Amino acid sequence: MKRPTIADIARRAGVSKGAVSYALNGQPGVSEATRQRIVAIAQEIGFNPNSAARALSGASARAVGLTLCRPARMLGIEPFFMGLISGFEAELAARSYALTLQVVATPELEVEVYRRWWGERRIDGVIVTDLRENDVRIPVLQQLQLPAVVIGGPGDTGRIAQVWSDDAGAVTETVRYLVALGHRRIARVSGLPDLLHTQTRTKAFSAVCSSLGLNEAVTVPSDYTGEEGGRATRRLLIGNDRPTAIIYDNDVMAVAGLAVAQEMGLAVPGDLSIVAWDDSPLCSLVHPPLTALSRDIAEYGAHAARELLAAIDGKQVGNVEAGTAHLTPRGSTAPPR
Amino acid sequence: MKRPTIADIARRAGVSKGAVSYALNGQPGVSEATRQRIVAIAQEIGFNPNSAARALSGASARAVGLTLCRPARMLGIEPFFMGLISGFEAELAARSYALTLQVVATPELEVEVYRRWWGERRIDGVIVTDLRENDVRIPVLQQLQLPAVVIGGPGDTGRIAQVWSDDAGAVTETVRYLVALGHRRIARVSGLPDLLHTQTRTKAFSAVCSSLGLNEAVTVPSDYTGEEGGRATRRLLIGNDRPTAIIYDNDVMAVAGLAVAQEMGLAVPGDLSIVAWDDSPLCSLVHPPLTALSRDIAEYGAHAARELLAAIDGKQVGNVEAGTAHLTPRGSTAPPR
DNA sequence: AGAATTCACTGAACCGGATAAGTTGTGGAG
DNA sequence: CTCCACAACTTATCCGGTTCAGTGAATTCT
Repeated sequence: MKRPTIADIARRAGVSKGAVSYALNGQPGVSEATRQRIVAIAQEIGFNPNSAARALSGASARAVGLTLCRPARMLGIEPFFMGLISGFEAELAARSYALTLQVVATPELEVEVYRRWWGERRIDGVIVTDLRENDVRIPVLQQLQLPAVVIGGPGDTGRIAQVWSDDAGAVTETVRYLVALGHRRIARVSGLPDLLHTQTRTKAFSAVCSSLGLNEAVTVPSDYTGEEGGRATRRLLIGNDRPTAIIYDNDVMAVAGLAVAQEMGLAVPGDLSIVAWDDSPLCSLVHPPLTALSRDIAEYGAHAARELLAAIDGKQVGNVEAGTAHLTPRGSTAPPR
Repeated sequence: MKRPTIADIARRAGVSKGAVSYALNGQPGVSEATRQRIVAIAQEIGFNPNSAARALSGASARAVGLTLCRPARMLGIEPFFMGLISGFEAELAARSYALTLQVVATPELEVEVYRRWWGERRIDGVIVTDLRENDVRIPVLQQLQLPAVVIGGPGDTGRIAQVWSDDAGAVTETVRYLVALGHRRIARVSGLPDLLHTQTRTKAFSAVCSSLGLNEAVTVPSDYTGEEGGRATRRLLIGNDRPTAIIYDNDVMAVAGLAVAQEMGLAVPGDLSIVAWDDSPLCSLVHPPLTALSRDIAEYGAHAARELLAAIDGKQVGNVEAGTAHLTPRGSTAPPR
């Protein structure tokens, strides 16, 4: 089946290719009557502009890129990324931008993908997740002048737009809540320690704990997987001075931690309170349901997409806080016995 | 920053654009010495062919499309799709194809996306998931002659390639296993009843149950979410003749079912055995760990991607069975008390 | 009324590759 | 020694849009 082109429309309307292009793009240069006739013909024959031709002459590919840099087995379990993608899509589809996805193994490979996409003119901008300290991707994006928006800061990204949630505030709120319940030994099982938002949380956790006079506040680094989260929990719980409350950096680790506690004969929340970061349906399914730091991840993603589209349009964008988590108390937190 | 083009390479190498094109694409028409010189220059200046220009002259966009048609809140929790995507990526990246993703609300919108993509020449083929009975997408894909591979059959897809797993066999194996343990009242909480693979499982479930003389085998339709799965479980367990074993069509519903059973004071597996379809880390995290139908979802996706790439290359492809689930017994199944 | 401006459109160049058709130069067969 | 075949290129055209520089006619201004 042959795809209709503007030449076909031009022939049927009895005008030139140029006139069709002006008409379909809302440019001046054609009368309203002609425009409507052309648009009607385009509708009728089901015309869609060839994106390659468009990208070749104009500048825009009408597509944005997203690279995900986590091993496959970690991606699968984390509801976070799917939520983020849903949010992107809502915004991108509305402006008929496509989303191009690539799963890679290392940040260095991510850089290579950016370079290739840029060279191929395949995308108009990228969404950068999992910002790290001295992230290798930032200078490359600046050098290529590739529009971008960074999720997972705040960090030092120069002129590149950022969307971030106030993780420090959320940690502080959570610790205060646990202390108010009477907890004095609070631990935290963190996500990948390279990630900037992990470091932000860790610093905020240390700060609030020492300001409240809790000396035994430890953060155990982990990697978001259930296995590691369980192991970290076991390590925390075998000591004599075991914590009475643990904050986990995601829900999967929190669920694993709950399982470990129960396996060790500890009552939740009687012997151990548990708080999960990010509130997927998972948290409500287990017994007891987990107190969680909820945030609207899809809206977070949508926000990032909006910022990226603005950056692509050449608007100056800055540093936006969006989707800050708030505490949703459920059955997994209580005063310690 | 200006993107290098073959014209730049041609100038530096002192040859014509055509020669560069032949050299970089491994076509005959240039000497080996010249080819190496050209390739070296391309390397040096970091050349990537403009995908738009390539798509415009040749036929290939070097991209495939995937539409996901589930509400955002269902996408997030299901590890299945992320696993599938990881599998695609592994195969696509190796042949430097991009994956374009679109989340839509209904199959009708999916069709529109296909039409648009085709018209825009944005993609070379699509991966179709969640095959339905009399699926509206199939005739459109045939009409557009858009290379495609269908996941979730087997069904009637004409000349379009299919990759499917032997769900009927897996159901049969599971029921036989439960009967061997001594169960006589087995129920099933299914996924979306419109989907063809759900119907396949339901038919196979009825067939094996009646062949084994189990008359009370019911399937309760659900929608893959924890909430619905929990509700369906509650409905099954409040009767007098409550089942002693339930098979769930995904792991999220199985975990929710487990929670409901425990909330109702039933011991798992003593009073109720539970089997989950698809074995994400989730299944091992809960207490007791869930007996599951494991399959390598990423490999399933990789297989589909390979078939699609073959179809794009014009090879005749058919009907392939891949990634059949096998039973992984864990702590959630035992003889009934 | 005549000049200036605006409008509605046409024609052609251009984006960056792929590729068919034409042009050399070289070596071997007759 | 001539002719032919073939390798090794060059030239030109095409893909399907966008956009700029015209062009003729209608309208406005003085």
